[in-house]
Amino acid sequence: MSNAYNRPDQLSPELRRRVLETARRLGYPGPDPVARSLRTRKAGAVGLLLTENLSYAFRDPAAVGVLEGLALACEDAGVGLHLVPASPGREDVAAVHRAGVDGFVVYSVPDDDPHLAAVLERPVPTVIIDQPSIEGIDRVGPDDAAAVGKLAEHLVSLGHRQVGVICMRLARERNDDFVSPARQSGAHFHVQRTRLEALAAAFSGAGVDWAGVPVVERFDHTVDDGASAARQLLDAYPQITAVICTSDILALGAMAEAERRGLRVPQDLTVTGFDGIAEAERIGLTTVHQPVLEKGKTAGRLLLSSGERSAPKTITLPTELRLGRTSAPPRTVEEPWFGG
Amino acid sequence: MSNAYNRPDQLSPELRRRVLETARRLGYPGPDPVARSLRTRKAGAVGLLLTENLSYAFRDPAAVGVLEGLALACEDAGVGLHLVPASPGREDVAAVHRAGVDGFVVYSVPDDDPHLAAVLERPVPTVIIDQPSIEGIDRVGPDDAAAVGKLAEHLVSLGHRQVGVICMRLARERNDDFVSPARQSGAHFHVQRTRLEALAAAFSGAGVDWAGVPVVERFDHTVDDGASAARQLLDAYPQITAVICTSDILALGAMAEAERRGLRVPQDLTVTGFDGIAEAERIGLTTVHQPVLEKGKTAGRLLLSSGERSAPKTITLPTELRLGRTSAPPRTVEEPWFGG
DNA sequence: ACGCTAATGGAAACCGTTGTCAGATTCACC
DNA sequence: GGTGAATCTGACAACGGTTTCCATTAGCGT
Repeated sequence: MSNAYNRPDQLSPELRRRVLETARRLGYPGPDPVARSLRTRKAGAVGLLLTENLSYAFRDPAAVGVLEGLALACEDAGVGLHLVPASPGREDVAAVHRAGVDGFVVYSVPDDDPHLAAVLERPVPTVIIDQPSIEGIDRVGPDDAAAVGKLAEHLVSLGHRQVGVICMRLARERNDDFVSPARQSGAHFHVQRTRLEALAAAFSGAGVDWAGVPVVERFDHTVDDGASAARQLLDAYPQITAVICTSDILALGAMAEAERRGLRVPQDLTVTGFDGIAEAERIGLTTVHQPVLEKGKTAGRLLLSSGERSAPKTITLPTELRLGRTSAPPRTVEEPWFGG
Repeated sequence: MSNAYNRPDQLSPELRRRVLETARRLGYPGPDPVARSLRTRKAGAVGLLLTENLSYAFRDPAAVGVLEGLALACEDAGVGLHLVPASPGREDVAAVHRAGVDGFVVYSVPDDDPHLAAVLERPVPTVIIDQPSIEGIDRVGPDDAAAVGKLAEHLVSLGHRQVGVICMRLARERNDDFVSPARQSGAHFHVQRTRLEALAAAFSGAGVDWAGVPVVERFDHTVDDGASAARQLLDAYPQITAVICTSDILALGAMAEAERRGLRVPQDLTVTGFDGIAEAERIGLTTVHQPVLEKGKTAGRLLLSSGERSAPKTITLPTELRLGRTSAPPRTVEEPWFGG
């Protein structure tokens, strides 16, 4: 029977025809995929563990790009992509245990998330994206720090000394407000922490006191949140000449807020983003572009080719500073160290 | 053993602790999800059959919205979402058979796609989105036709008689060119066909000869393709006063092409879209908004609640005409019936 | 007609879990 | 000490395929 479906060459066409015909007559719907998986020890799917906040992921074009790349890699290999339902509030790790998959990709998850721990307990290969490396686990990530450095250098060379930062959430607990230094250095979202650290290093290197640079955090990742963050930032620090956002979405919001205030970008205010999403490119945002599609694809391929390898791999993808029409010298040149 | 993991209340905490501790010591990774699925006859996942062209889906914010809604519904129910790898060229229906899922959602698939047929053969509940209804199958869809009618009416009342249309692909075979009437009426993508038919009906009703209205098709669904379609359209029919696009993405491209030509929107050219994606709203595009998130959510809930019902359901979601800053009366009023 | 080989069909083991059920053990209480 | 309830243990039969292995048969040469 099994042969009739899976190995047409192993039996006579006549018998095969008869078997299939009888099967149809009896209303047999074809081999059960679950039973097949059990026997063959192949689920034919890879699991994707996303942020515990799903909408967060789907609203961010950068995340969607990763998803697309991963889906493409899976499609190439003919395996399914299983989105694990990681519920926000409850620590519903059961979903991770219940997922019938041959491996996991973990993306955009805080490093203290119990779901991540549950994934690592499963006896299947795992690839993590944009996370701090974990002993023995494959990893794909951009060289964020390098690009951030170039961005900061760009702003410094333009003459900006009074800057403000808008970033995405740094931990699982909501904090729609200014960020303390402690929270910055203890951030559980690796990407955000890396970017902030790189900014701090670059500006400190240029003689700017990083402790004096205001950083505003937003839990949700929407254009509106970017706008409200910019409002909060500019209300408290009107002397700021450049708003650095850790994502393009937030930067779009900052642009909107600038317009609302009658500030011209870039003449009155410089705004920069991160990620290099299509819409940003369309409006000429100065940003750091990273190959999100490649990131997903690479992770997928890495996962699907594991088993052939033994030593865990780390792949670093290139990022690129893209100068747009939203960055220019500050509106007035102030004394470098004492402005305010 | 099973009890220790699944029914903590059936045995003493002490025993449970001991069992789990022993399990860990022996390196037991927890119950195998596949075997569990086989036994319980619940896969804990729903399958999603998307277009055979994955990038197509991920690049379209409207599709992503549906995906998000569906994912949210799944998350609520604690089940996974399994993206079925429907390979473009090859008729790799096997992936549908291999998917261990409790049901399927079918979205944006041409009505003659073999994957769709394969899904219908599987003995699990199915919900289809934006497709012509199929006997005995649940369905979720917008009342596209009504909204399209209102959009056409809006353009007619503004005075537009010389219009052109840019639409997404109508069949699985590529045709990046003008569309013949036969191809229009025989379109395999239900949504596109419905929209074209509704436009035809509305404009015919206003005395415009639909056979004389140029329709340009694009296989890929990108802003650039929208631009190239607009170029092709306006090169051949410079007298056109309004470009009607069957998606916002295409409309964004048409806007870009208009700008490239030095045409002011809406003074020189009216451009309209479809779907109501966020970016369209941001730039004030006149479009038809449909609740994409709700569409996905509804489909998910419908699927997950099936089994409780017997009669198949059809749910129609409301759409809404949103007037933006991209539609205005034509640049010159020409004689209604003989222009050109 | 006989023996050997190759092809083919069918039976049985196995994948790892859950659910059931009978029997053993413990414990409290009369 | 006996009884009953509560708890624990162990065995075993599905679930529905795949795979291995063996027996049968067909084909062929001598």
